[in-house]
Amino acid sequence: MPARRARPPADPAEELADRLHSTAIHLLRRLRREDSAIGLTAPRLSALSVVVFAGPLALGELAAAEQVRPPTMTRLVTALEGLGLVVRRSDPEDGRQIRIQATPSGRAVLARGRARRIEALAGAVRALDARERALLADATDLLDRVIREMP
Amino acid sequence: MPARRARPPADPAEELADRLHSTAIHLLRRLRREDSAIGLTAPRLSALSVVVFAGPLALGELAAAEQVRPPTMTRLVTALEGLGLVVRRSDPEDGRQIRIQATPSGRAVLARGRARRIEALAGAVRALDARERALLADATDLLDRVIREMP
DNA sequence: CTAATTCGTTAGCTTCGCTAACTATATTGG
DNA sequence: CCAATATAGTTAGCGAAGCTAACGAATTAG
Repeated sequence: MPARRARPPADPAEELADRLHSTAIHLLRRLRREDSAIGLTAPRLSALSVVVFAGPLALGELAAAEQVRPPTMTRLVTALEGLGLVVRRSDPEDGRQIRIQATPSGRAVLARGRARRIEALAGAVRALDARERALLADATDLLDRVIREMP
Repeated sequence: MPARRARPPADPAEELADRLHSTAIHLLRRLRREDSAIGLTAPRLSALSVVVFAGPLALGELAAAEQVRPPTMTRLVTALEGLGLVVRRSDPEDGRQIRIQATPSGRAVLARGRARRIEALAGAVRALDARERALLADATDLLDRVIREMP
């Protein structure tokens, strides 16, 4: 939602929460427009990134890391597998679990330009000065912590 | 995705962009879980907020403000209208346009506790100290500007 | 050895986002 | 003044993400 705000809410915490919410929505909507370039949606890209950097892991672990329910992650992994970016392997120690692992192609997609979707934002970020980038980095750290500690 | 990052990407701008992206995804996913409490999804709440604070406006204007295509906004407005939070009125000056206006109920929903969805985040934000809140506020301002100026 | 738990999947639902195509109203040009 | 064009909103139809509920397979407990 736009910055115009006739009369701000009484509670500054609610005001800030509202703006964080809006900004997150608008950022993702803007980035969604880049999707067609690489063919990876936001949730898929995010999940692939975890698999690439956090090594092989079970579907449940991946779902927990991404804060999503298992059926949702099943569908994401199936899609990534269909794109050849990830493989399912059975866990030799526990027949119920699967090990999800990135393929060379999956690593390449992430490495090569960090995916178009992010490129658009990275370009905009590059135009900022060092102080502004530091501000965003600190805020992201803080917000990540806040999110994880939410009840 | 989690904070663990085996080897950070070469470009700091890409690294930051990637983290902003992830954080936005995780914030919205976490807030989505509060939806059932009030029955307002993120896009609906965001649109309602604009209508309440930016007065009556045309569908196209609302779509532009929310950075969404007109058909998407048509569906959002129809949903909000069905919930009695908003009304469509015909524009007396231009028969093609409609004026979208919040109902007292719509204002009340937004006013009363700022909607549950936001409440969860507001509670977490309330636990921060003033310096941390200022950091988030500044970062949000900056990021909003960055998003709007993206090509 | 049965019973209970855990893991992943399937099925089915809602919502959001888009493009393409349509209707209705306004505007403009010959 | 009327035909042609442009603009505003809607409808139809698609793909994707999220959820819960229910289920099969494998493991652990009693």
